[in-house]
Amino acid sequence: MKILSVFIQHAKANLDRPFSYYYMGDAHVERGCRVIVNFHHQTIMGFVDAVEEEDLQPDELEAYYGFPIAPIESLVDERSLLSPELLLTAEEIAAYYLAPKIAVLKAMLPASLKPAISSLRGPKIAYDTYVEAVDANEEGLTPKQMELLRYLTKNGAILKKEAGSASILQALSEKGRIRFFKKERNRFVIPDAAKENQPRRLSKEQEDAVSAVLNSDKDVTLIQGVTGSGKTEVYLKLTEEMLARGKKTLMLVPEISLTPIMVEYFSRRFGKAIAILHSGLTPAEKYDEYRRIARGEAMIVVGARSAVFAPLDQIGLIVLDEEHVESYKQDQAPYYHAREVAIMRARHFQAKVVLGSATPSLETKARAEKGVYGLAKMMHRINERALPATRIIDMREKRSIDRKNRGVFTYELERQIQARLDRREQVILLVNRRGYASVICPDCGHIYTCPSCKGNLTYHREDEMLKCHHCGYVELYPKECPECGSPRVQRVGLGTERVEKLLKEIFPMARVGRLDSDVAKSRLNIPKVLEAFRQKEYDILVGTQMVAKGHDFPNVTLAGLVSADQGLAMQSYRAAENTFGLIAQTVGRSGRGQASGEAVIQTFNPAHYAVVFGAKQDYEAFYLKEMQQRKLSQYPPFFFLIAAHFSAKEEERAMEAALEMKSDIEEHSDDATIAVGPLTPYYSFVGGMYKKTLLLKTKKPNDLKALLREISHTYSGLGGVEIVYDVDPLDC
DNA sequence: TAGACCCAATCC
DNA sequence: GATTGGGTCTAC
Repeated sequence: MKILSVFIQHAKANLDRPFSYYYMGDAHVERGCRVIVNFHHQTIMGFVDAVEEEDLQPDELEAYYGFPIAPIESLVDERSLLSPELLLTAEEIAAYYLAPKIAVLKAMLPASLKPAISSLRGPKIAYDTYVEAVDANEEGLTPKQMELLRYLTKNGAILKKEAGSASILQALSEKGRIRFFKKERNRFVIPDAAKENQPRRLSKEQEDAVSAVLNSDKDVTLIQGVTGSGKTEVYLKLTEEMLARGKKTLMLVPEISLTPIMVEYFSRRFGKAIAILHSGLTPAEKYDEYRRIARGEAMIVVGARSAVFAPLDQIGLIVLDEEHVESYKQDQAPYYHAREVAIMRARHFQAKVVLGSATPSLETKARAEKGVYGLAKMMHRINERALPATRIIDMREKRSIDRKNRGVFTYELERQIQARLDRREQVILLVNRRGYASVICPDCGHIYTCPSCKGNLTYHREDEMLKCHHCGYVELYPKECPECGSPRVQRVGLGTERVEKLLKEIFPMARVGRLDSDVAKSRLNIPKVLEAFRQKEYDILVGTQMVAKGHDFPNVTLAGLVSADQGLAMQSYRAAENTFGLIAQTVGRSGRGQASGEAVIQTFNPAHYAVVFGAKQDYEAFYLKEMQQRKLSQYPPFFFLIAAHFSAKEEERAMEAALEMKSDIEEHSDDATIAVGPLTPYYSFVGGMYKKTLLLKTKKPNDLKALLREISHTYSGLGGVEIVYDVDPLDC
């Protein structure tokens, strides 16, 4: 018999260990197969982690192992779902991110292959039935039958449904002249793109970047290239180089909306050997693409975050474009970051990782500066066009604000938009929709922050209080500004819809388009809106960061950021970094065509370094300043973060467990780790469970993880407290 | 004192 | 995640 070590489908910390089952049959089973098992009186899916041959009978098992062992109910897969390399990657992710192994596997696999009983109800492989000739002998055939047989003999296999009359097919089949066979059908087809005849000549800078990647002794290279410097061409050249070596390329983009354009670049250059993998595909399409890649039919895979798990072998290159974008981080367990997974996988293949960005994340930039990563800079725009002239508009100047529009637009921005409308040029307006209703003083720009942890305070309507989601601090809604004594307090929080509505009021003749995550709920809308804007069906496009990335609109001569403060007011250690990035992106959208561009940044904080350096596109200055801040406040890249999320039915239970962990850590980690909290998260009561978070800052992440692995079961066992870890969180 | 209800321990 | 079984509460 075979003894199988099986991980159970439930992704919970206390079930994150193998359970043993036996299998008496003759069929092949290996690590990586799914099996159906009875686990605690229920039929569920399991994932085989190990197989061992034992010369035992079922009735001997209990005596031998010390606990009873049940047989599996049935086998699901004949072969491992994952390559040894991906199985290893799963192990590494589970270890690095302190995540249940089954959670990692679920994140890696498409719906139909996930280790969950529901996967059996996922899309099935689709087949087409074909017909082909097997015997050209025409004896005893009617003329009609003869006609079809001759056609098939000459042309080879065709689709059965295109072969005409069913009775003729039936007759020919019965006489043994033709046969039917099934072939898998791909439900996803990449749109055709005209093939480029010859690759473009690279600029000196592009050449240098290519050779920096190829000739570096480092596995990872940061390509820090200003917008318009031609990074994509570098990715293409590197891919070409890898293809020449028989190696495959994994090309990651931060958002689904950016895949079509990237796919177009790649298919123009390399033709058909491309697959797409992202959550915008239907489950069936995704399943087909996944298997197509696994069969080795794709040399290049383009996709968003989850595409980092593409079942590619022979990987030579993994590219993360716009490396700094937060969507590369998964926002639920196993909370992985595609960059770290890419680096793990590249190591398995001795492949190169390229991180591309105009404004790299501080972590990446710091590693490049330290020489952990290679660094290639591309400082010139390909068309040598100067960066747009950028204006910071101070919204504290009351007379500059158009009060009719509730203070959303300044006269300056209105004037600039009007000028573009008059000249039939286009405008992009960015609204940072992810900001919450935070509170600032409209007279001096003071942002209300928490006195104990420096987090930004959030206005709560139900009890008219300002609260810190970080540490639970509360204060009364202020009557006057503590900085300048102004009696006015302003709640900041405007979404794209509101801006769109106001624009239509101010410029009744303008055609206004909107693109944000609501519009993008239907994925088809994204290319639709972008294409309509490109075709000048809109004069103004309002949107979130989504419109700020990667797209090239030659007719846009004005880019505006409606409020830079929303980003700054975000309660996150990355608030300044995100704001800087958003401003830099905004400025980069303007003036990409013939006419030169301008950019307008509206803000209550015109002197904030993120705003000043963002408007100047001075990344290096921002980097130095922000590094100082991070060092002072003990955040990455100087400290590693792990957020321990506690949840329990009673608030005190979660609190107690968090406090207990805090004291244990302070006791055991000889000052290498600082525990902040317990904090009350923004959503502090979800699904009947109270949430608390302990933020751990450490210099020795591996020691801390080892400690957490050792001690965390002691709290979760106690009183039904559940702990989930977010390693390297972005939002603390 | 049977049945309802709750909770947490356990799962191979 | 879901079942089980032991404990307690409750109504007759």
